[in-house]
Amino acid sequence: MPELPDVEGFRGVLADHTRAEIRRVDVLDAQVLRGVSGRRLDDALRGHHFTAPRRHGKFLVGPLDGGAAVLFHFGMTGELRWARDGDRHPHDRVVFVLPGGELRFRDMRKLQGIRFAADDDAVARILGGVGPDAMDVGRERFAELLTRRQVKATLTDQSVIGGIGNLLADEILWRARIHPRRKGADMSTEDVRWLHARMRTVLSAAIPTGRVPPRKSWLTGRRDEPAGSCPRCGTTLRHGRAGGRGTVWCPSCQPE
DNA sequence: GTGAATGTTCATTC
DNA sequence: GGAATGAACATTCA
Repeated sequence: MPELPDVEGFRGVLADHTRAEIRRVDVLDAQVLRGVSGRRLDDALRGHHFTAPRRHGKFLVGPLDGGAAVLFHFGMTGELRWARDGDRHPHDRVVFVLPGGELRFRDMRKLQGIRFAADDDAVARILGGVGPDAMDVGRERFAELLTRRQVKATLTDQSVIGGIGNLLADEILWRARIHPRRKGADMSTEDVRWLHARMRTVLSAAIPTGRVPPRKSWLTGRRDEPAGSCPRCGTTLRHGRAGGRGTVWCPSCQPE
C-alpha cells in the first residue's frame, strides 16, 4: 500500500501518541528490524516517548525525547495502527506498548521494516539516499530531475523524488495526460510545468484521505477492473509495463 | 501450480 | 556512465 499519502496517514497515527511513555517494545518478528536488535530497540525506547513525527518520502521518522529516532518504512504491505485492546494480528511484527494501548507495526510481506537512529546524523544518513520529498520539489528543481529516462521510472525512483509509488505515478501521469514511457528529455517546458502542477494536485487530494483514493473518477478506481474505462473519455484502459512495474494508462488521453 | 501485488536493491546487459 | 530489465526478498490472493 504505502505511498506518500498513506505514510502521511501513519504519521497522523503516531502523532496522536506522542508524549505517552513507552513501557516496552515487543518484537514479535525480528526480521523487520534493520540494523538494530530487538534488545537494543527496547532498551533505547523504554521509558522514553515519541515527539512530533515527520515524513520524508515514504519514510516515517518518529523522533524520541533525547535525540534518537525510530524510522519506519512500510514496503508494500506495512501499516501502523493504534489499538486500545483486542488481539494482535499474526502480521503484527513490532508493538510499542504505551499506557493506554499499543502502536502496532503490521507488515505481511516484510519487504522493508524498522530502523533505529541514535542521533540526527544517523537519521540524515538514512534519509540521505532519498531525493527531495514530492511535496517539497519546486517547479524548477522538478524540471532538472526529469532526464532522458522514462518519466514514470523517474517519478517512482526514490533517490530522485521521495514519496511517489506505482499507483500515484500512474494517477499523476493520467491526470497530466502524459504517457508513462515518455522520455523526460522529450517533454516541453510546458509539459513539465503541467506535470508538476498535476503531481501537486493529486498529492494534495490524496493526503487528507490517507491513501490513493480508489474513486471512480480517478484512474486508481478503475485500474483493477479487467476492462476498466477511462473516467475522462471512456476509452478502455491499457495495461502494460513501464519503469519495471505494472502500469495502467489511457491510450486516448495519453498517446505514446 | 502460476503470476502478480501500492517497494527496494543488486546484478546483468545494452 | 546511463538506462532498462530481471531476479531476489516474503507472503497472500486470484
